Parts: sequence; structure tokens; C-alpha cells
Amino acid sequence: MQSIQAVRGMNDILPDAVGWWRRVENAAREVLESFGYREVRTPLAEKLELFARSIGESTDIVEKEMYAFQDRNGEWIALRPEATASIVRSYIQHGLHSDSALRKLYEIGPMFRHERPQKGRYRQFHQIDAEAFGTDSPMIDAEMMHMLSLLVERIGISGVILHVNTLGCPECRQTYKEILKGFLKEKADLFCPDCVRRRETNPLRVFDCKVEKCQALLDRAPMLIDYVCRDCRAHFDAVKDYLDKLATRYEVNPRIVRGLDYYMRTTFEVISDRLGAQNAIGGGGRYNGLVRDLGGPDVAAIGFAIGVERLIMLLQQEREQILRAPRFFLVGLGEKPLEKAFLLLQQLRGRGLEAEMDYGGRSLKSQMRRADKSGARYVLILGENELVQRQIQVRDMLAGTQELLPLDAIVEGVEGLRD
RNA sequence: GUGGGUGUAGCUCAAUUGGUCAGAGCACUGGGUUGUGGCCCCAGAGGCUGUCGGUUCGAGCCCGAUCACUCACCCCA
Repeated sequence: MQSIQAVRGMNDILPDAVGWWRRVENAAREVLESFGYREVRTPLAEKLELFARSIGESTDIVEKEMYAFQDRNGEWIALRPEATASIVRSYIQHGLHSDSALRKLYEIGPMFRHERPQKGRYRQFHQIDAEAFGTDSPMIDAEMMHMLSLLVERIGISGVILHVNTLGCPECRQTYKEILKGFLKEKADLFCPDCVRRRETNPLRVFDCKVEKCQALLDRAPMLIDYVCRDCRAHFDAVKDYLDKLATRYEVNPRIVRGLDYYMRTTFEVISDRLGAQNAIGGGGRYNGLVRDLGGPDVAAIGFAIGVERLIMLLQQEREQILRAPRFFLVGLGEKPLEKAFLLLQQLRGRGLEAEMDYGGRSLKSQMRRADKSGARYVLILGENELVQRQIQVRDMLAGTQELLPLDAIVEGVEGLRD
């Protein structure tokens, strides 16, 4: 019979890999909380309309990548393709803007996009997402990128670069878009077909094109940075200034344009050259108009998302996996000792000591083999002789030494070997 | 959605021009004399060669379809 496979692009995270996830999640929580971010847990599914209105009707994410369906009441529901929309919705719905001017939130969890899977790209993937509501200060832009860099470093990853750009505000960007379109039209026959198409759908994204010929042509294209309005320029200059003062390393990259409609002004990406085609491990930007557009107050906001799988890929390239092992392993020889070992096992656990045994009661040799494989540091061996003498062997597997200790006080006796 | 590559034991891979080719290593199980792990030695278990169909006297090897994995495009974290 054919066995059932997991859904395409959705992966199991098995016990031997879960250590990586813990490491990333723990470091992320630690850093985010130290910067004042508080965790929220929003539903995995939202009304489809939320994503259409926030991410943009004509983006690829909404047009062809969402897991969308009608529930039994006929309402259109979608699995979230990203977290920002849900967090903004939650922020508005619960009036989180009312009791404090500034609100910092984060969420860690799975996102869903129906794309063709490849390295670093899955249909269920995980993001660490941080959002700061309520201030337009360039300080928060800089702090956020500073925090992102720190987070990546804290997790144990090196060799990534922070790319920063400004998209201007909707007004100055619109002016620029027309100028760029003019440029693209002029040289239409020199660009690749994709770029010609992008000219109409989302002209800024031509800067993301991977075709060398296009990139060469773009060297002479008008740059957004030269067309932003005075306020946007002042904001961007201030952000860069704060980044310098925070000693956060970055590169200004006018080609970081981002694919979601709601971004404006500051945008950024953290990029690695060791990930293949999916080289961005994190990215984000400012989205001042979004809260208002979704029916909330007109508050400024900025946020980013990090791809956990991509982070882990990098981590695996430079760090050793830490495997979980019990501290103690109990061995029982014969029926009575085996039962006593079983009871001791539970007593040790009752004290918060990590202990395991081989319940099968096999030969000493094979129980010892299992003890060794479990990775336990100490093995407690109980045979008929020991039981009669009210004693138990405590073997240090690392040192290869063992000693006989009184059985009745063994739980206390072993307390000192906790760690 | 488009293109390329790949699909043989749990894992990594072998199998001459289609004709004992279904194998190895690791992992797993048991054993190497009375109750002691790692190393070593011995033995064992484990696969209708992704699936379905076709060509052929005969297919893991050829053809088609399908599914999956993978890399890239696209898109993005």
C-alpha cells in the first residue's frame, strides 16, 4: 500500500532538527523583548479581503500564491501569506493604539504561499515578524535595523549585509514612476520581456531583475533617490545618520524596492551570498498609510520579517547542532531490579532530573549500548546483588568510572550530578 | 505557472552495451561464556528498484504518463 506523504512544500521538523529552531526562536525572543517588543499570536487564517487590501490586489502574493477557500458559510478565507496584515488588523480591532502612543509587537509562526518549492522557499514557511506602531521618528527606523542586525548576530550568523533604501512617499514615488516608465519605454527593445511587463505592473521591480543585461542598462536609469521630496530625503538622511551612530553596518542600495504595495520611505533587506537564489533572509520597511487604509487611525508604522528556514540554513553552515540527551540512564537486571529502576526513573523525573531507561529489560550489554546511544552522562545500574544489599552502581560514562552508592538515598545522592 | 536534473533498503550510493543485479557502507537487531557502553569481529533483519502503462523472449536500466524531490525562472522571507 502506498503511504501518505506530507503536502508538497510543507516540511516536518524532526527532533534532531528542532534544536536549530529553538536556538533561533529563543535568541529572537530575547533580543526582541529587550527592545520592548511584546508577543502576539494571531490566527493562521484571515478574511481574504484583509490581504487583498494590504498587500495589494495585483501583487503575485495575492493574485496567485494564496491558499484561499470558502468556508461553510461561503465566506472567503485565506491562510496568511505574511504576518503584517494580521498584526495590523489585530492592532486596530483591539484598539491597541489607544493606551499608548508607541506599540511594539512581534509574532513568530508559519506563513503559507502556494509557490513552486525550491531552496529556501516552501509553501509553509516560518517568519519572525516585528512591527512598531505609533511613531514616524527616523530613530525607530534605525533602531529596527540595528535590532535586526543584532538579532542575526546573536543567533550566530555572520557574513550578511544590511541593504537600505528609501522608496519615498506615495506622492514623490508616483512622480518618479512616470519618469522611470519613460526611461523604460525609450529602451524597451533592450530589456528582457519580464522587465517590459514589469514596466506596466510594477515598474520599480525592474531593479530586482537578475538578467545582467538589464542590470547594466539600469546603471544609467534615473534613480528614485534623486527624486524623493524634501521630507523623505530628510527622513532618510536622519535614518542613515542614526545607523552610523549606532555603528550598524549597512549599504545604501537603490535597488531594494520590495514587492508589497504598502511600503514607503525606508525599506531594507538582510542578504546573504550563501543561500542560492533565495538570498534575502529578512526584509521590511515603513508602511505609514496602512493602518489608516485598513480602517484604523492614521498612525505611522514600520516592520520587518525574517525567514526562519533561511536563517537556519545559514546557521547549519557555521555551527554545530546541539542534540538533546538525558542526564541519567537506568539499567535493571532481572524482573525486580527492572521494576525498581522504573520507579526510581519516575522519582528522578519528579525532581526535574532528565532520566531515561530501556524498558525492555534486555541483557546488560544491550542496555549499556542503549545507555551510551542515549548520550546520558550517568548510568545507574541495579542488579539482584545490589538490590539485596540496598546499593546501586553509578557509572560516569565519560570518565568510565563507577561507584557503589546506597540505594535508598540515591535520588538525593544523584542530585549533585544534576549538571 | 515555465524550464533543467533526479527518483534502487531508514540514510549515502553501486549494479558492465537491456540477460543471476538486487548489492555495499552507515544505521538497526542479536551475539563474541557467569553482570558493563564507545573500538573491533561474527551473524541477522530490511527493497515487488516512486507509481501506472508501453516496447521486448527478457527492463532498475529503453519509451510515455503521473507523482515526488531538487535547482533555476517567476516571486519573496
